[in-house]
Parts: sequence; C-alpha cells; structure tokens
Amino acid sequence: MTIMNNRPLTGKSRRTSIKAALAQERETPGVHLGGWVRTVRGGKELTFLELNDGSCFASLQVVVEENSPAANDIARIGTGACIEVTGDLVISPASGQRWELKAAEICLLGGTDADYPLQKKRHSLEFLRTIAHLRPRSNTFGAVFRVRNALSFAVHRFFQEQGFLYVQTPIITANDCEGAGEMFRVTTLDPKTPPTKDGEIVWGEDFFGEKTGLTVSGQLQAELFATAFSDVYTFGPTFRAENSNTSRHVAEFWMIEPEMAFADLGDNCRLAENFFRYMVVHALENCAEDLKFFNDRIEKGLIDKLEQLAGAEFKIVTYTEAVALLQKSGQKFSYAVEWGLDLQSEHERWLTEKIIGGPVFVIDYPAQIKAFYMRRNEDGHTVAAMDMLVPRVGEIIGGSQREERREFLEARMREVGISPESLSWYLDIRRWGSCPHAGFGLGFERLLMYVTGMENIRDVIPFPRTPGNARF
RNA sequence: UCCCCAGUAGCUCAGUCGGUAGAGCAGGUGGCUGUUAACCACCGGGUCCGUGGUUCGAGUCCGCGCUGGGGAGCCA
Repeated sequence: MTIMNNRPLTGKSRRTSIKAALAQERETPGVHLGGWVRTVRGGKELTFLELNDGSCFASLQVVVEENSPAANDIARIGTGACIEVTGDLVISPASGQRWELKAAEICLLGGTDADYPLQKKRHSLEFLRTIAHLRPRSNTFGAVFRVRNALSFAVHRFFQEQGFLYVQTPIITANDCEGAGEMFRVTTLDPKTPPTKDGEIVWGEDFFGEKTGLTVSGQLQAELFATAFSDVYTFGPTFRAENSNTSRHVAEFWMIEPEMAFADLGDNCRLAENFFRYMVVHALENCAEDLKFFNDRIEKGLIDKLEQLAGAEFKIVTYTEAVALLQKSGQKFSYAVEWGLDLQSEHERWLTEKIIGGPVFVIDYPAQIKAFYMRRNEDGHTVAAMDMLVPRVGEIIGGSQREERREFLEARMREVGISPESLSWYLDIRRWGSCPHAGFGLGFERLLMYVTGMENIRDVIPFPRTPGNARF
C-alpha cells in the first residue's frame, strides 16, 4: 500500500491475536496484543490480567511487575477495560496455563467503571439478553458466536463441495400466499393518509404497485433456479410476523433452503441427513474448545451426543407409522394422537426423544395438514412431505418433494383458495420443462441450538427480534 | 394470542406467622512474593417493578398493569 498524503498512517499497529499467541511453539519477545480484560488479580509485587480478544475461548494471562513501566496504568484497569499490551511471551512458571505475557508496556484504550454490567461471575442468560450489546464479551456468547461463524462457513462449504449454486432470493416479495406465516408489510405509503377507495387501501399506488412484504421463504424462487441450475441453495434472512412467544421462534432468522431438480423425497432426506451430519462433524473438528465449554456448562454429554450422531444412520418413519408408534407407546398426551391430525410438539418430542432416541424424519403426511405445493402421493391422500425432528429442539427441518404436475398443482391451489393467476410464474415452471424436484428449509438458529446445547433461540442469534423487542 | 411462574442493592439471591432490609460477588480503601471467577480486613450502596386496595402496620395479602421466564398454538 502506498500512502499518498502526509497522514501519519504507519500500518504497524496490528496486533497478534491471542489465538495465535497461545499457539506459539517458542518464547517470543516483543509481542503486541489488544483485548478486553476479563479479570484482574492484584498482589503487592505482581498483577495478573486475563485478556480476551474473542479470537478463541481462552484468555491470555498478562503479568505486570510492580516496577515495570507497564505498572503505571494498572490501578485504573478493571474488568471490561480495553487495553493494548506489548511484552514478552514466555512459558508461565505457575501451573494453570502454558503461556503468559510479561508486560513491558500497557496502554489503556477504554476504561470501565463500577456500573459495567458484565462481571467476572455467572450471569443468567435472561440478564445477558438485556445487554445484548455486551454479551458477546462473555464466555458463553463468545463461544456461541464463534460456532455460529464456523457453521455459517460450513453451510457454504457443504453445498459448494456438492456443486450447488448459491442463489440470493429476494427479501422483498409480493407473495403472501406461501402458507408459511404472517408477513411484515413493506410500504412507502404514508400511514396517516394512505390512498383509499371505498375504505380500502389502494396498494396499486404503493412503491411496487402491489402489496409487498418481507420474505417468509425463498423456496418458490429457489424452485425457479433449480429448474435452470439443477441444484441450488439459499442462505439468508427470513421474516415471520407471527406473535410467537417461545424459545424456538424469532421474527427474523436465517434459513437454509436447498432445492434439487431430478430428486424425490428420498434424495431430499439423504441430503438433509448428509448436511446435518456435515455440520456436526465440522463443529467437532473446528470448534473443540467452544464445544468443551458447552459440554461442561450448558448441556452435559453434548460432545457424546454429537459424536454419536456423526456415526449414526437417521431413522425414517411415515406419518402413519409415527401415529401408530405414539398410540401404542402407552404415554398419556394432552392432545389426542389420531390419523389426520397434526402432530403436536409433545408428540414430536416423545417420538424423537423417547421412541427413536435421536434425529428422525417423519414423511408422507396427510395432504390436508400440509402446504399446497407438496407432491401428492399415489395413495391420493398423503403428500411427499418430510419433517426432521431432533431431541430438545423439535422440528429443525421441513421439506417436501414439490408437485411438478401442473394439473395437480393448479387443482390444489384452487382447493386452498390461492388464485393460479397470482403465481403464474410458479405454474409456468410446470408448463415448460417441468421436472421432479425436492427441497427443504432448515432453521440455522435451530441447528445452532442443537450443536451448542443452548435452549433458547434468542441466545444463538446476535440481536434477536421477537414480539415487542427490536432493541440493539 | 392463551395457560402457569417470577420481579428485593450494579449482578446472583435470602427475607419465617404481616412488625419497618440481608449475604455473596461487583465498586472504594488498606494488606498480601506467582495469582487462577485469588485471598484477608474495613467502607459506601435500596422507588423491595408500577399502581390501587385490605390493615394500627405490606417486600410479604388482594385487584389491575408492565417486564421477564416456562409451556401451548403458528413454524424453521
């Protein structure tokens, strides 16, 4: 790089990451670090600072000697302070850590005070949620967001390795008939004086010339791309304006939606299984330190669970079999288990946790409880749908083979009250060059819940959006 | 949206039968020759979520509201 003016940009202030420092093979003089202080332990002649920069779970112990020039500032350095340190990386003479930094110079960049909410003690996840701007500096959320980062990368790696094309489907869309949930409205009309006719808002005068909202699914557009590129996937933000108040729902989340041409429901389940296993293996191989923390503090036995899953075959049961299994389980449920009724959360959990004891695909649901685009089976009353259920989290994947036969699809749309004209482009795919295809939607946050053991979806997304809460 | 539970110091929580507010951590001061969410001593710190009521007296009992959590529905 060439600096064209007289600004004193040296480009020499870059630090060594703590991850890199801890990975050193030998003692190194003159190492420069930056980070946030986790705890300070002061003695008469020595002060110990735990420094964390988020590059890894571990902190690095910084040792300040009483008469070192670095000692000047340490009285003002408390938990949470941001500092830069230069010193020698040496093998620690005390047990508890291999490396420590003998400080020669400390620069206090940003101090803290008594009101700093993040203390060196256990906080409740509920409290940390109220300080979402600071919680990434905690052990738990540091680990969560490093795993989230690793798995985001793994999503792309998995699909790219398999030759899938990444497609960015629109975030603003005019389809509100996808059956996936309530939409957030997108409009530029003045809420005080919208154009009206006979008391109704004239959406034709809105920005896009029709009623639009934030996407609830990229599936329909992914299907369009699948009929040109064969195998495609989306990975992007998804919005649901449902008034859902549970530990598994947020209004804004990230969804992964692969769509494959020349594929049936069996191919779909196989892809889902391979994908899920790939994510788990990737986490085991790349996030060992963070997973160990989750295993010790969040979900006992987590690593065993993940390792078992990596080697296990996923079970597939039909909806009809699932109903029979639940009926003969002898378990008393609050809601009836009966063919034709949707499985309740309690049924799904019993199935995956108690009867199967691991991830399970439930396939071939009754047509009347599933979406219009799912392919009708030969029996005439079920559709080629699949839900993947996992212990603790419940439904993590929902997918299907799509109805590629135009006359069946159109008839089904009329049955459920969707005008074929409104989705003419979707029907056109069946009109010209139609082919069997299948895909699914996987909630990225629910995957993270499974992998980290975190029990509330609000704790695996940086700044959760839920009814009544869009702070931060 | 419905059902259940909770709200006390900056944080985690105790507070008995209704009798006038407590601990640990954090913060401040001092001590300590290598500490591991250090330790020891002392100090400061309260709209008991809000509101209305019952009572001689309410953190405690009752009504309403707000906020948070768990569960259900919707789903990923």
